[in-house]
Amino acid sequence: MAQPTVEDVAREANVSRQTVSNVINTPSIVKPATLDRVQLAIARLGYRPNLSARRLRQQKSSTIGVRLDPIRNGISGAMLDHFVHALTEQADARSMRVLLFTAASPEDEIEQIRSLHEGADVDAFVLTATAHGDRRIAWLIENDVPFVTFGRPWGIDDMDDPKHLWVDIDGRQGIKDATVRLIDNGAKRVGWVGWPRPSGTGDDRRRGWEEAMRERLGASEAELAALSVESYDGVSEATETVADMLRSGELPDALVCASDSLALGALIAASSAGLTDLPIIGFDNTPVAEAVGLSSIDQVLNRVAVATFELLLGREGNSIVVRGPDAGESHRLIRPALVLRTPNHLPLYGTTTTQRTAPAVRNHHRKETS
Amino acid sequence: MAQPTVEDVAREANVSRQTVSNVINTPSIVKPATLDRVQLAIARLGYRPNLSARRLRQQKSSTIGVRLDPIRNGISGAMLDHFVHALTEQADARSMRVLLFTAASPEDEIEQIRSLHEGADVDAFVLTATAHGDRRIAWLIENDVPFVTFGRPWGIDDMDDPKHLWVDIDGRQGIKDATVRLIDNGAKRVGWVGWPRPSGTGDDRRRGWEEAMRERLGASEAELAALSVESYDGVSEATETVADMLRSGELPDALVCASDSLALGALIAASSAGLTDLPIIGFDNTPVAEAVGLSSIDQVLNRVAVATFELLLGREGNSIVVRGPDAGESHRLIRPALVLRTPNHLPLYGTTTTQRTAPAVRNHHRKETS
DNA sequence: CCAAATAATTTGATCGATCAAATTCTGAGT
DNA sequence: ACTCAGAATTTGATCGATCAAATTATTTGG
Repeated sequence: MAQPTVEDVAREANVSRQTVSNVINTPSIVKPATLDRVQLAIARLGYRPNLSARRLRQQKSSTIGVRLDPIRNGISGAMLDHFVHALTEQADARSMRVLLFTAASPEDEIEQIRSLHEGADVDAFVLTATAHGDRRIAWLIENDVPFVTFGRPWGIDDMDDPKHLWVDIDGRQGIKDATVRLIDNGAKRVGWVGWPRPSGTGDDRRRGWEEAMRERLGASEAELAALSVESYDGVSEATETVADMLRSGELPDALVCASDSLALGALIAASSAGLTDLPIIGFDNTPVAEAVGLSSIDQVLNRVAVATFELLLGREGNSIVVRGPDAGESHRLIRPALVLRTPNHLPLYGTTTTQRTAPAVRNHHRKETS
Repeated sequence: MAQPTVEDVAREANVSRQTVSNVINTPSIVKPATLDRVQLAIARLGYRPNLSARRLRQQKSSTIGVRLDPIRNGISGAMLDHFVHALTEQADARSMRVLLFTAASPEDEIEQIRSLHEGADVDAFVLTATAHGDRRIAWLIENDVPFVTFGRPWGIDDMDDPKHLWVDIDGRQGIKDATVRLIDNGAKRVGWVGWPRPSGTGDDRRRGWEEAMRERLGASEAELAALSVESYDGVSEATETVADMLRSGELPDALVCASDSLALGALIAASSAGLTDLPIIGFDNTPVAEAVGLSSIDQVLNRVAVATFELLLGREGNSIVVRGPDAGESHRLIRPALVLRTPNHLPLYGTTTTQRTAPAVRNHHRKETS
């Protein structure tokens, strides 16, 4: 069962094969009667372009390469799944697609990138988990390969580099918004649970908390120091750190956390200390946050994906090309959204008022019999 | 900067272009001296095959299509991320690759499948979240498109259909293993927390619990009924259901749960009831299970991915083709692995003995400054 | 009506790799 | 030295779509 080609359609519609191509790609230059005739033949034959042929002829693959990070990254790991999904949707809307690859090391990743690029299989890459001095980025820039990173480089010399396109979540603004909300709701001692410094992202988010506390409560440096703790990004680590904080007597009346892992740890520690009504806000809006009723800051990954494509495609918006130094916008900060959940979703606090929700209709490996 | 072609290599090595192709694809038919000369030219020029050209000529894409499910599926959602990663690794090992697509509905999914198949962009599909009477599968079989499902169809008429290839986790065996382990560790009243019946997967897993209880403890039907509860797959739902169970006086001395969501809910209920040492085992080995120290049954998704490719490639193992009715193995059950975690990882229980673990080195959007 | 300009369509060629048949080379046997 | 068979290499062609130039058809203005 071979697929029909442009030649088959041309024969059926009694036109040239190039007219078939014109009907599909530049229909405005085709006479209406001819257009109708060809479209009818396309429908009758069920014709679809062979995409490998198109890619070969057009010298572009319309494909974005994304590495699927193998590291099970605690409860935040699902975020990449969500981001990849958003990218895939946005690619589809632009007649493009996402190709996944894996790599065992940074060197392997560069090799995979080279292979995909030189095999004409990928036009551009979207990178995550970036770092200052990242070798991948140096290679991509040196070899004129289009790319966007999700995340800022945080170095003095590379944040404004127009060759390094990046999209990031404005964590400072998101945490500031959350802190302001808690203060507007009556909190007077909002605590901060963050990662050990220095951390580009972590410190940026902490700045949001500091700004809100200073602007809204006139908090002093000493007060800020007393209300903040640092923990590695694990639930048990955060539980221990926040438990220490709560035992120390410097009781916060709300907590803002740099991640949902920290927030879950804080929730467990607060519950164990009997502080069952302590408002806690995390960051990432992971499935766990949703499952246990944690308020959290959502990364609005769909908007990140849109911005990623807008940067990649540049002003003209129709094709991926290497960006010149003055080719327009290179960086985009996205303001995240605060998702509030009500305390009566928190059975940890001993409440018994839960509504029965709809059954989970799907699990990727579960089936329902009809 | 155009990439070198076979013609360039041929000119450099003073051979024909077909000899260049032979060196790459069937090196055993090339004379050693010629082989060396061509390989040297390939290396000097940095030549790589153009994969669109290869696909067009070979009439195969070497690509597997996978739909990325958009539904945030509670704490189990990260499993698809992990499965896609395993598939991508196995594809890479076979010089194949995984192409993602999204779809807004089952009808849209069939249309995307059709488009990818007819555009010669995907040779075969891997489907998840399957159901008896699934329209996707009917379409794929009718149109002779190769596919494998991760999950059994569970219908009387389709479980053994050789045209419907499937790989699944042996949930019955996994739960049986977990229950046996708890019994061997001294439990006499192992409780079951499962999903409402009927559910193909859920009932299969429950059977494992029943068998272990009967064979090892001689449990009666009445005892089994008294020790089992059903809950929708959500943390708060499970918490409520297990709390009721624990209040009813039929105290289990251990719990086996159909999923990690149910297990987390059970953990919260047990903690609230002061049963801080109640052994609980979940299913899926999600990041949450790991984060809070839950024992869980791991789906060994890498082995699922291997099996998926073995079924797709069939006995010859070199190319994807539609399977004939007697073309060999069509189904594969994979025995999952029990992952035990020690109770001292559970700060929920008020223990204070936690080791400080290594810092979380990566989050997909976090950067480290050097 | 004719000529020029524009619109519409067609023809020639290309993209880069591999299939398949033809040709050349090499070694062994007589 | 010659012949034959098998190995090695080359040549002709193909895959299916689109680029780009050439040709044809149509419209407009004098």
